[in-house]
Amino acid sequence: MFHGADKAVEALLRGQESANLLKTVLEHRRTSSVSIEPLFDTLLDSFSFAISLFASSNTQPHRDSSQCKATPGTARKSSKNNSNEEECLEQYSHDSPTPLQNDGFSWRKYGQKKIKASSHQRCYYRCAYAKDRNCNAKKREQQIQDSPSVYRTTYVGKHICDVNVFSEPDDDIANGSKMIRFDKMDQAMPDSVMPQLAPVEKQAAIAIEEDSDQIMNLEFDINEFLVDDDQLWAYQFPPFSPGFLDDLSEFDHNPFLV
DNA sequence: CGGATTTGACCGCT
DNA sequence: AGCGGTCAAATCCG
Repeated sequence: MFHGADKAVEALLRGQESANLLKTVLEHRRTSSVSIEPLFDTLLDSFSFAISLFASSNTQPHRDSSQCKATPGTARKSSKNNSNEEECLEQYSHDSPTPLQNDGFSWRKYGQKKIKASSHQRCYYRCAYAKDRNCNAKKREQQIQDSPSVYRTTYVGKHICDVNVFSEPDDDIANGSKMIRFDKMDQAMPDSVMPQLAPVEKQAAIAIEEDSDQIMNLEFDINEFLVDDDQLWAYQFPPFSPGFLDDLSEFDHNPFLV
């Protein structure tokens, strides 16, 4: 298994969970006001994230053949030609029907350009911690096809900030606990996929329904904001949008109360 | 007001 | 010369 395989599996499970929910929602569509879009989003994001993890493993299915040549287009790279290591930047691409919103990293856009071969613009992103942590990971995102839309995300370089981003010694963490920086997470994860940030009152309302394990998994205490690095990713694919479970109560058979 | 995004200019490569 | 990638000033936004 490659690094992150467990996360990929869990993302796929999350996608499966969303698919099942989607089925339930569609079956009750006449009587339900539940929005299916968040479920689609979660489903797509889960699969996209899992695929991206697989793609970044050693057996990268979409890995560009150009991965070990000098990276094209690195204009001001005179200082980058010093090592073969940097010429052999990790590079792989991933196609998805929607822009990959939650790939587990925080990105900062630094450019956008019209590409001759395409009618769509290409967006350039670098790791949000590029300066702070000397991370050289970048990605390019471009719509390569219309109807159905296909977005190609090309990752270049490796994150050196992914695992240690919250546990660097210079972080304001001196007591052994690890803190999620929600200011950064918010920008990487839209509200639509961050139901765990719903008000505590709402979470309590969810938990009060039942004491089943699944429900309890949706409940969180403020202390759960202090998580291990490996737990952090789990916050990227929350099951549902805020209020979704409330709406589900319309169903005679709530899939979460089995 | 500080951080993020936009966008035109610039640069190196082919 | 044309292209793609990056820079950086301007602008936006919370």
